[in-house]
Amino acid sequence: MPWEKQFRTDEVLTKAMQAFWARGYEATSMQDVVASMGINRASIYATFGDKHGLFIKALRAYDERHRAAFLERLRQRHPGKAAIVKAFDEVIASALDGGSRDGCLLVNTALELSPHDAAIADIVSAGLRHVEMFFHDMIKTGQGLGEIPLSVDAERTAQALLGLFIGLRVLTRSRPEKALFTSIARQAEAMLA
Amino acid sequence: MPWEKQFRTDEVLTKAMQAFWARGYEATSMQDVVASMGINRASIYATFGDKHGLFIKALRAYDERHRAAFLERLRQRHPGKAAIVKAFDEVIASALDGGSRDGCLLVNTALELSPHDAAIADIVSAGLRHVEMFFHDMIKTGQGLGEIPLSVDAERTAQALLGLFIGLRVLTRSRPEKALFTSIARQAEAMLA
DNA sequence: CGTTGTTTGGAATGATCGGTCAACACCGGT
DNA sequence: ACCGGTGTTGACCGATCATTCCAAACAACG
Repeated sequence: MPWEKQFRTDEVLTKAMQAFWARGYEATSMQDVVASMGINRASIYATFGDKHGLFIKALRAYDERHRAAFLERLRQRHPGKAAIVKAFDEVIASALDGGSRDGCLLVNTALELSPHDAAIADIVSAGLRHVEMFFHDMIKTGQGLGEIPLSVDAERTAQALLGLFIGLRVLTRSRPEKALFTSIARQAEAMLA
Repeated sequence: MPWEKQFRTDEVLTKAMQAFWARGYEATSMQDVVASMGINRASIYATFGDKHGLFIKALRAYDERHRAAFLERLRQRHPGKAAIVKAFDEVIASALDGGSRDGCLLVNTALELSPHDAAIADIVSAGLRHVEMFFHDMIKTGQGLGEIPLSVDAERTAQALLGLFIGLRVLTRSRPEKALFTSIARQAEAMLA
């Protein structure tokens, strides 16, 4: 076994993910990716395959390290109603504070590539379904704790919350206005009463 | 003044709009646009300027002919609560019937280009604001007609409806499931009671 | 019927696209 | 010390990108 890799695979994959996250798949050239990742062009192809393969790996990495980690943290720290409210509040806070206008890579990709690429559509669809399941579980948990009335339909409300959450993600990228975000967050909370 | 144009400007612009609508700005090459519009390459540049200029004109055309026309029709035929409900229902119906997965060009563009292109962001932002104003006006109208309780906050609810509406548009492109759409439409209606 | 100004097709522009290659650098085993 | 194989490298590929140019085709006017 001669010689190991000179770079950390997950580290450079994160760089690629950030590049795609900021600009989208089509608008990000391999030249951009090479510059972002900081390793040689051919090393990228050797390690991750072509652009499409690299994007899929980057998308999976986002799904694990951002979407899944984000939801899991909320699930453990504030199980029940607060997890849902916090989900909206934290997205809003990061959009207003840092001014990061990248939104959510899953949502961005849903619009750009899902209709034309089945493999990517599967990853996006599964990611969004996990968000929906998160809302569903937290509603059920909240009902068990007595925070959320039993009259709330967990399935339907989770689906509506998903719609509202995605809408919020789009607006953080196109109309970053605090009043807009506040109205959406309040509506999300109102759905749980 | 010898010779008039051989093509109808607004007619070929519609073709360009449809091309961008289906695939997005970056993924649509000028080659694709030339094929879609059916006129000569040089005529496109002479009439509409470069790709960016053409896209802006196509986006404006969408805003007038689809977004504005759609809302105006609803406003006149079903003023009040029904206009809002119909807005959601018609989007859902067209997504399920024709199976058109193009969504809304304004929303698609909001994600793809708004963060990186100020001129385009302005058009998108204005279009979305008109949708919000439509919801706002129809809530007020519905309250005047006694269809919607006065306890509903017109401004905040209009903003939340915008978020939900955008979420619906994203989901029609990435997870076209009837149950999802129904939950969102019901939630929209519930916000008005 | 020729002049005039526009549209047209097609070819050609340089730049950039995604992707590949042979040569070199490096290490563990012998 | 040397070899087998892997990682790295920068140069390089044809294809496609947006855009421009040119000469032929054309319709209205004098």
